[in-house]
Amino acid sequence: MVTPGGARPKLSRELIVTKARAIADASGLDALTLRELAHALGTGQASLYRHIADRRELLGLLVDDVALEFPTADPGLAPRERLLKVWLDLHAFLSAHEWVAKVIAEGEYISRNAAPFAQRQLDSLTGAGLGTEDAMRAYRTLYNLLLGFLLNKHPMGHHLEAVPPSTEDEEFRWAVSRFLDCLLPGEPPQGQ
Amino acid sequence: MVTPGGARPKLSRELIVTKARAIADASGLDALTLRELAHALGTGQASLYRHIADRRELLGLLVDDVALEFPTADPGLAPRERLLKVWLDLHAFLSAHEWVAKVIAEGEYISRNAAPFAQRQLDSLTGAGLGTEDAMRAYRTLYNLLLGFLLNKHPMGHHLEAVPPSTEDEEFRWAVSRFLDCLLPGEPPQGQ
DNA sequence: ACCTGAACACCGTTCAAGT
DNA sequence: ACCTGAACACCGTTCAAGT
Repeated sequence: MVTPGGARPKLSRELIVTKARAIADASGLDALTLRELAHALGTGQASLYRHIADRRELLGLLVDDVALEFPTADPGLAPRERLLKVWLDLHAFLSAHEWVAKVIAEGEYISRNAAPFAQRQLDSLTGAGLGTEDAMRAYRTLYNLLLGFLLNKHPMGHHLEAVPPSTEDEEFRWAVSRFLDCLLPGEPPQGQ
Repeated sequence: MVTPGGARPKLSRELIVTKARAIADASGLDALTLRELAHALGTGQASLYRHIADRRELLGLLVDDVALEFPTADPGLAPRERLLKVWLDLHAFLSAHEWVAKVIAEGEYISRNAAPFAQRQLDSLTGAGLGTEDAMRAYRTLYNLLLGFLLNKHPMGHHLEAVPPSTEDEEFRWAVSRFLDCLLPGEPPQGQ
């Protein structure tokens, strides 16, 4: 419950992260300045530094917060469909928060909260018949493929495109499908 | 020939781009400020604006300049090997200029000079048996895959890696190889 | 002891004054 | 007419002064 006119809730890391996410989602990464953030929280810029080390750390906290909402796979699906769905879900989710990919690209963050997601995908991949090393490589490939699609809004040479306009979403689905087709042993695609 | 003590060569777009690339290559994108650039050119900041519209345009010019050096394929190779080699070459080239991927990721640039490269890759892909639409999708996939590998230095969940340390180079080779294997019709990999 | 307004050292960009 | 030092409006970060 927000106290309307009286005392503000005490400033905290959580409060900062929540407000910062709201600003980034609404207005983009560039609009997320420490001045704007402090103002939106009704405090001074210097006060933020009692809870975060610097902007870099704040961005890391934001990514970590978003990572909590990464999709989980439907265990009822077959391996290939389960993998496909989860990566399409993640693509859709991160497309709705485009600042996340930018933060990952510009910094060197290690998101603790993304580890369970990674582990689940590795399990899916080994469960589909891959060795541990191939599973790791496949995971990194899928992740880097996703990052590339999220960041590259104007693929170079785009002005060559005479082809029917397919959405980024369709293109990502095509790419992941093709990759899974060749990656997973046995189990041919059999039209769908 | 640089005139040592006397008159400087007249400022030009070319001179600005050359010096800017040198700074970015040597010290990274953050070090490429208009102040530093002007200083390195022995002129004032305001003078730069007589040749470029703003920093954004400068970065676009830089990418365009780099694109002139994108690799060309060896026509003597078979389609699959030709494609593999050219994308590994491009990966190696852009790894040596890491600021390029960052510029592409943060801006929305359309590099005119990258168009011939794109066209050659499309030709290789159709030459390998793909339809025009699939060739376009394959090109975008390869390009986005490359961008993801260049930008993502710490793939999320990296602290899971118990697997033998493979270099980014090897991982990219693995990813492209696998993708080409499933993409190109006929012509099985047949061990190598 | 805890908080924070005001300052500091940057940045990209503009403008008015110099030649 | 062309060039550019100095200023402007920002930014992240720090510090000294307030409670």
